[in-house]
Amino acid sequence: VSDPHPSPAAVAESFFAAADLLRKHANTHLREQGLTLARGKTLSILRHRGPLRVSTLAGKLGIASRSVTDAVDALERDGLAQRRPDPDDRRAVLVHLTDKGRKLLEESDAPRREAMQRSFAALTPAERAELSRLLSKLRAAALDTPP
Amino acid sequence: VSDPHPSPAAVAESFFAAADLLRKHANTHLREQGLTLARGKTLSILRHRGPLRVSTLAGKLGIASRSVTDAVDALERDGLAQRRPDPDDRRAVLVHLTDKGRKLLEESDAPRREAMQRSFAALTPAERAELSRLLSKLRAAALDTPP
DNA sequence: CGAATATCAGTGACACTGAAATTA
DNA sequence: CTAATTTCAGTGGCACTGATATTC
Repeated sequence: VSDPHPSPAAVAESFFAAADLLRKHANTHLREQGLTLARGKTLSILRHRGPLRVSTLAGKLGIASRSVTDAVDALERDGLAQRRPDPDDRRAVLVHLTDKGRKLLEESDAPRREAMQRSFAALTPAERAELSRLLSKLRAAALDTPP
Repeated sequence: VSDPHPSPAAVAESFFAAADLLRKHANTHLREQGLTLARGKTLSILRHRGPLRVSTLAGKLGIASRSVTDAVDALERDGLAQRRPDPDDRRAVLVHLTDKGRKLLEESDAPRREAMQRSFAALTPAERAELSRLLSKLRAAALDTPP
């Protein structure tokens, strides 16, 4: 069975190991659709929040604005997103999801859910709920304790 | 409170979000010691397993041999590891941890544990045990279901 | 004027595949 | 000869800081 009193460091280690593994799985499945986790996340945010400024997008993604410039460059190169001037502020651009991007996102949704379903199917619904609860607790604590 | 029936996709999302955040925290603290997660993990494996071949190290790290070459290059450049010929197989090299590497690893251990302590302190010992159990279940399932 | 916005320039850490050299 | 081991060459994804032009 498991250690009844795992140290924080030990839990952290399991946590990162599991995250790496699941991420690798998710990435594999996404890659078949021509996506990556970061790209998928960006497109997904754009779908849910509509056209966004680079800086807003950076905030949602938790990365620097400069990095978003590169990311949007790549998405634009592949025709998945498009920059358009913000009509209300000539300093800003709004990043739009293109039809192609929207379509790709929809097509990748089912396989992505399937992949996650496979990985998380090992847990019972109750365990998933408990995991979810623990994760949000962790996340809140981490946000409360800036590095 | 939380959703009593989170979908696998939703749990996956929280999972990756939490992992990103914790990783960022851990990285910040490690960086103060001149380390990164990947470098720390490599050194840690070398400490526990002794001198290893590049291919063995690649297996433990879960990455391609070629990537280990680069990683060891960097560690060797910083004097934390050292390549030596394998006396039993002239094709192979053994990657050794240097005294400097060992020392750095020891010095970084306390702050790393502290950082994880801070993050995971939000969970009770029972919750940590439960999380640990769920993680190993997830990990086992993922290993059983190759992408 | 100072503040906000996005981009340019340069860099770093980390991973990959495929081909080559050496040795078992 | 075949297989194993490591390295070389080239590339890709993703992120960073600092400086700059434009606009609010």
